[in-house]
Amino acid sequence: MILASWNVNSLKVRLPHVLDWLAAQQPDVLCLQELKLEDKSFPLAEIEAAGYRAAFSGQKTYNGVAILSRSPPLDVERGIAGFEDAQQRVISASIPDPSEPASPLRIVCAYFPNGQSVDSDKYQYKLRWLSALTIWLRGELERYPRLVLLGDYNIAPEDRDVHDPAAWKDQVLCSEPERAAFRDLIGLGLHDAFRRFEQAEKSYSWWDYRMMGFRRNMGLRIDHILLSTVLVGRCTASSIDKAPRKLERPSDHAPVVAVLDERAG
DNA sequence: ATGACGGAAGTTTTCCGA
Repeated sequence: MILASWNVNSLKVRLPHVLDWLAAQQPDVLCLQELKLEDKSFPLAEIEAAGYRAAFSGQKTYNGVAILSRSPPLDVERGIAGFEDAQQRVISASIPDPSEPASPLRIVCAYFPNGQSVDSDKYQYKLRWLSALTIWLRGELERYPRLVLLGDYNIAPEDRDVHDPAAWKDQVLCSEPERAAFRDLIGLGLHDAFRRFEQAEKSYSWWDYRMMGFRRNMGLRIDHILLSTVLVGRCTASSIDKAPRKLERPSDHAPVVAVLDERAG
């Protein structure tokens, strides 16, 4: 099974990229963030014509998340239970797992707050949001042990995930409280798929549009796929696909991918 | 020190992202 996540920075603009990528990569699940459109504008017909079903939670201008999958997303839930939030940042759904017909995968697609800067109100909201997410996920992992958390975390977990750690030290996306929150997620029994495998140095999933950030590889690894303990042993590969970042009018993020062996284990 | 680039709203300039 191929599971993937991609912050598309406007699904309206990036729909051709998404359709091309689905056709080329044939993922079983693709989580999208930053749709930047209302549900009434979601391009459901085009996505279904490509052979995918979708669950989505959007809003005007900002945020918005979706789960695309070959089989219909089941038991769809929106948001973080117990955390009131007008911003559409989380959607969850169950997807059949060929290895365990009685026990589907629980897919959680999340667009973590950016935080803007460590001295802003948005940063405080980010920390509150992270705390609520972690508390909620502890319960979700009990309900759904076969859980995958995919999305734009807006956190670079370690210095090796940052092109210039000195410049980013203590800045938003890299600050110690954010990294501690990421470690708290790991502490729930989640595992970073990408770091299960040997990777090239300076592997990133986002590059600034400005100053030729991509060509100079001035990036951050902030998009992640975390697998619960019962799933991680089946993960056979994880990668970042930089190809869509090279197209005309790209998103500033690249898709991240994890492959799960379909045998039980 | 600031802005760069890109998207959206919506009218010309602002907010936001990371």
